[in-house]
Amino acid sequence: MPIRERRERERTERERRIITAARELAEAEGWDAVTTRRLAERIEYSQPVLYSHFKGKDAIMAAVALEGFAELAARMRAARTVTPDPRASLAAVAEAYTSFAAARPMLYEAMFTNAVDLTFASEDTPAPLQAGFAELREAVHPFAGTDDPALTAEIFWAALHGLVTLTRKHRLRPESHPRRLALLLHHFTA
Amino acid sequence: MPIRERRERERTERERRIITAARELAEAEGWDAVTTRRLAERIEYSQPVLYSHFKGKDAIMAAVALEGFAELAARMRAARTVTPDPRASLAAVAEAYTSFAAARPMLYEAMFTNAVDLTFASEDTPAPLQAGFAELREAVHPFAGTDDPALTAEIFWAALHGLVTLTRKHRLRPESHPRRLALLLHHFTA
DNA sequence: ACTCCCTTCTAGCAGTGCTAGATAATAGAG
DNA sequence: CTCTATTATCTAGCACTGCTAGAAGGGAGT
Repeated sequence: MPIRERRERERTERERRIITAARELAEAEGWDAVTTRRLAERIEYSQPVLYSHFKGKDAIMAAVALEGFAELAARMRAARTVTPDPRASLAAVAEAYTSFAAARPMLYEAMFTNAVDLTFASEDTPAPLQAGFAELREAVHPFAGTDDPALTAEIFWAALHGLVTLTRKHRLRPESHPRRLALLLHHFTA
Repeated sequence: MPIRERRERERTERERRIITAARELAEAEGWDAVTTRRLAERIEYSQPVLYSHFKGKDAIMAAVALEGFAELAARMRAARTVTPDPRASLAAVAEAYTSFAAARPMLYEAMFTNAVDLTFASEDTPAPLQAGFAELREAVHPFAGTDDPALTAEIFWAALHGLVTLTRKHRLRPESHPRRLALLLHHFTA
């Protein structure tokens, strides 16, 4: 029965449209503008169909966030493997991370300030999140010395995340971001 | 005319009650539970009186946040001046910062993830914010070397803020927080 | 042709931040 | 003490939110 297959295909295709609609709307007007009614309007279905795909608005945001994690992981991987020099590699990863956050602030927001149920450091952590952290750990590893590489990666990640969020909320002057990044790298590669 | 004075006194007193009500409610049940109706009920006035004190809910949150910044600055100052040893002093400040955030998560949330209009690093930055950053700068200063002390303070602050927020959102295991903090201090005092 | 089932929709609930217009309380003038 | 002007406060409501129950629709299998 190919009918059932077509149905399922259309269904997953519609789910994709929901996610991308949410993402586009958020990037364009912020997450406050992403309402269930506007999403329904965009995909040209009524409101309740959203709830046949996702448990609620939070689940939609989580799906968008997961997409973001996959992209971030890919960017960091590309940055890390572009050069064999460990120092340049770490710098490239850090640059990739902060520029990703700056280019897609709403996506980053969905990934970190919302989406509480996406838990790290546990067994059922989604693959993209583990992949992203793995990139960071690999990049930091050459400079960990006798310290725990995972722990070092965590504090390096925290520093990047702090820079990103504080800059985003106008707590740090954006123009001195490159100098801050250079100084941070200096502290970790010394 | 002492009547006008009494009026104003009662008014500022009521404003205080609004702020503390918002803060208590947030700490107890989270910021989502802080609605204008519940606030009005707590202070035993009708909803619209809130708008004669504050421009909106965001302004109330900003007022709470400002209170939080004053408290955080005081705690950091106390921590920094408890010992003359620069290394122990910096460690104490970092410990004060993270434990403040852990003890009052909703207050910290109001201070950083909301309250967009409280801008740092500009002329009209409120005093408590400047005071808090000054404490951090003082504590970091002995270890800045030839680097810009302010910039070093900024990245140290970012690292602390990153640790706090990532831990809060279940991105980092809480139990290894002390080891992370120690490792971070090691990177900045080496 | 007729059920049956699954999909989708319309309509509505309880809640949100915020505000216009009515009302109550008070101050000053006669 | 009375009356008016002003201020403070409230009631009622708007437009919106996330979400859901029950009706209506349209193919599938007998």
